[in-house]
Parts: sequence; structure tokens; C-alpha cells
Amino acid sequence: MPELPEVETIARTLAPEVESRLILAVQVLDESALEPGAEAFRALVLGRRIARVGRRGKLLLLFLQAGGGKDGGTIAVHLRMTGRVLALGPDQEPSRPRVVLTLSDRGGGAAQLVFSDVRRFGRMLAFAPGGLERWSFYRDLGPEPLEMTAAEFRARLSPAGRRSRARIKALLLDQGVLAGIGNIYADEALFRARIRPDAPAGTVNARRLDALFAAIQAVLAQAIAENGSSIRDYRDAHGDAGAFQNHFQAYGRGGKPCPACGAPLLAMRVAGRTSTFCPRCQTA
DNA sequence: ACGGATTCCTGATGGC
DNA sequence: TGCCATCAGGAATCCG
Repeated sequence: MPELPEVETIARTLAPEVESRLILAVQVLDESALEPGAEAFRALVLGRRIARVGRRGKLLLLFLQAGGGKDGGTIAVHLRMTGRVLALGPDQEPSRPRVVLTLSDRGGGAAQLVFSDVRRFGRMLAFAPGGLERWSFYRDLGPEPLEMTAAEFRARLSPAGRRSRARIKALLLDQGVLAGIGNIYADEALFRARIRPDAPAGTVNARRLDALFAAIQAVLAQAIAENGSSIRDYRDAHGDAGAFQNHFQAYGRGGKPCPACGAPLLAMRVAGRTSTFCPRCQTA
């Protein structure tokens, strides 16, 4: 499922295909994919230029330009579980599209930007200038894990210096604490830092929190370098799979031997998610 | 303030 | 072979 490394990979592969192109048409095959509805969405994006592709947390962002280079608002894509954003040529037939943006084709690159999503959890949202910043989900996002400091991380994991009883994994998954971590990278980072997913955050000391922060940064950086994790659905904007799934040490490996000590990994439910960890190595 | 359940969704999987 | 239950989970929402 697309988390920070997957969305970053999509942004990087999509940018050269769509940047500087005009949105000439919006084909809506599943209206529930769009916010606001199809007509309002069209009004916000038709004729706009895609100036830049970006990412914030798990959100893919298309910054638009209106005539005269003025701010033209933003398209935000939340892929949730199975969403894909693909850059296709003019004659390529999209597979199960929900929304297709037809782009101007001057100077090579993609002619279609396709949003598809078998499970239909994902959304494509259009905002007028300033609207993105007023969207509560966006406004409340925590810092980028790769751009924050260890001190800031420690402070966010122990709010107001109090001893938080929240499970540490629940905080990692909370997009308001830090943005972009999902179930895969939470399990992988906790494994590397040797912290149990169900540990109350307040019981994890500063040294362990620093180890967790280092593990988060390392695992995200490595996953980006491997173009993300493709378990089943994830693909980049060219339709290519990532390779980080070949490096999972904990996620999805319940019952299999711990890569560090050989003990069987345990799968349990924490914060509503299947959480896999080594009961022998992860003791904090 | 926190945890748990529920909802949204469909496809893959495993048991019988 | 086919049917059914279960599971996958990001985020909103409600309830205790």
C-alpha cells in the first residue's frame, strides 16, 4: 500500500512526464473518486498547467498554474490502499481507470494521467489557490520524517513531556504525529529499533526513541532507493514494481524466523493493524 | 486521551 | 469446481 516511499517514487517518475503540461480534459469514470464532484473538479483544473509534482506524507500533489503563471490551485491524490497514478501515452489503454486527465502533448512525455484504484478507497481532490492549506487533513499533518530532527521526533512521541500511554505503533501510524508512515514501515522501523509495537510510548526511553528515529529514516531512505514496496498493487507512474518487499524483515512475516535470532516472529493486532515483531529481539 | 469497533471497498486465499 | 468466510488496511467516525 502506498506509504511515503511509494508516493515519493510515484512523484519522481510522474514529474518528468506531466510537468509543464496543460490539463485539456477530465474523463470521470467513477465520480466517487473525486472531491468535489465531477463538475466542480473540472472547473478547478481544466485549462490549468501542471507546474510541479510534489508529495506531502502519503499525498501526491500536483501544483497547478493558471494563465499568466498565476497560482492555479492544487490536485491532491490520496491512494489509500490500492490506488495508482500512471502516466500513459496517447494510444495506451488504461486498465480500469477511475479518472483520466488528458494532457497537452507538446515536447514529448505522457498524454494521459490515469488514476485507478480497484478498491476505490482512494480520492483525487481539487483545491482552489489556498484551499489545500485550509484542508484539515493537510493542515494537521505532522512533519516529514526525513526532514525533522531527532529532538523534534522525541518531543512528538512524548507530547508535552507527559508519559504517553498510547502504544508506540499507534503514534507512528498517526499522520498528525509524523506524516507518511503506514503499517509496513512502522513494523520495519520498530523491528530495527528493537521496540515492541505495543509498548506504551511513555515507557520508551530517549535512547530508544533516537534509535527508532534513526531506523525510520534508514528504512524510508532504503525503501525510496528501492522504488518502494510492491506487495500486490503498488506500481510507480510507469507501471513498474518496487523492490523493497524483498528486504522486509518483519512486515508480513508472522511465523517465519526472525532474521536476527531465528525465533518465530509473532503477529498480533495493535492499533487495529496486524503487527509482526520478534518477541525475543524487540524487548523495549 | 485513548482504544476498540465499524464503515468504506474488492480481490486473493483457504477450507470444505 | 464452487461456495463461503476471512483478511488486507488508511482514515473518519462513533462509542465507552
